[in-house]
Amino acid sequence: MKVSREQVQQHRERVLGAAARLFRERGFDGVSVAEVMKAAGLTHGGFYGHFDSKDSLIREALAYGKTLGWYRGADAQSAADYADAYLSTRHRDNRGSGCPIASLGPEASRASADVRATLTRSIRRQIDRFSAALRGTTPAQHRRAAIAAYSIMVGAVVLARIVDDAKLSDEILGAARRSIELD
Amino acid sequence: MKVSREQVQQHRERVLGAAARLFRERGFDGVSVAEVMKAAGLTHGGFYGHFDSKDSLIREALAYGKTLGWYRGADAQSAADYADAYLSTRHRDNRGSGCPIASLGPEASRASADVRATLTRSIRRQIDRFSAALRGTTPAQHRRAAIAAYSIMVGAVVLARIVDDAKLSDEILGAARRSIELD
DNA sequence: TGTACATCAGTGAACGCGCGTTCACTGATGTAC
DNA sequence: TGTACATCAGTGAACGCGCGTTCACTGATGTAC
Repeated sequence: MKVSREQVQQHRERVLGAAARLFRERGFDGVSVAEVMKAAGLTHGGFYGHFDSKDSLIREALAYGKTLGWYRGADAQSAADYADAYLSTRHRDNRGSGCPIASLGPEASRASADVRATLTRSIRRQIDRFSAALRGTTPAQHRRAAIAAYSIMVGAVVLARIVDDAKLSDEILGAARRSIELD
Repeated sequence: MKVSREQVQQHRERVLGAAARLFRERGFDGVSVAEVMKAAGLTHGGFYGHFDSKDSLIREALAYGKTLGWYRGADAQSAADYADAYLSTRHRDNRGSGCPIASLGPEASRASADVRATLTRSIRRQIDRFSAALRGTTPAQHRRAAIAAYSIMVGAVVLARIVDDAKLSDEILGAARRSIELD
């Protein structure tokens, strides 16, 4: 049946929120359109009233995801607080609300040009933010340290999530936290 | 038709080699059993004579992959040479023969316990090797630096592959190379 | 403000397709004599 | 060493299944009067 305009907008956002969470938890291929719709409390048939295709949902969900979970408000945090949150066990154990690069990076690099462009913009912004917060005597050094810090963060979370030994996984996060030259 | 015993062994290795390459290029879900068999010069029906299931192929291909490409002989290289090769544009541009953690990490962390165990063993070995080669006054510092170096390597390659701007991608690899405290 | 009706968001059955997997068959291999 | 036959690796058609996507239908919304 038809539904009010506010309902339509609310349904669309529920679909995006469910997609953002599920894709990060299980990967793009691990989640069906029907599952996303069910998680949003709707039936699968209505999907194409909101989106052109699954690929289009992927693109929008990646952009929308940044407004969710611990990720939200990250721009307001200091770089050091952000890095600590990123390298926390909480982030490692909650893919659904975490960094899409750490949970979907390699899949995203094989995805459409649009998806890559969205993520490239977000990577560039991250590097710029870190540049401003890091030690180093020249701007070039700041930038190099920012890239290194961001690489450590992404790599450590990827490794910590693969490892099946909790002690080693915690050790990886801890070592990465102490290795980032900021504070 | 039947085939000689040596042929059987050779076919099995061709299937593993094709799987190791294709999975890293396109992800586990991006490659069908039929495509792997075709790449090995066989037809899909024969697959189950060699392997129990696709999941079993994934497990064996990950272990087999380490004997392929620039990756082969990496144990013999110095840690510094290994890091340079890892952070090269050649590695970034050739997923098929590269590090499975960088091309399949997040997918692998969602995979079966067997797959995670295989990769955990290889991560542990990598950390130990780097520990022996890095600066630091105490063994604990060695180990911390090794984990940081490995995290930078994985993170930088993941980021460099997502980014759709060649200049930024090269910059990420270069900054990571210069940030690893070895040589 | 109340009524009549056009609109259209959501429903659920149905579509074609490619997937992982199975199986009857083929014919070269390798063994028994 | 040569012949007869059992074995079994590989072939390709077929299977059920879940996927992304389409569509006729429903009934509440929102507009025209």
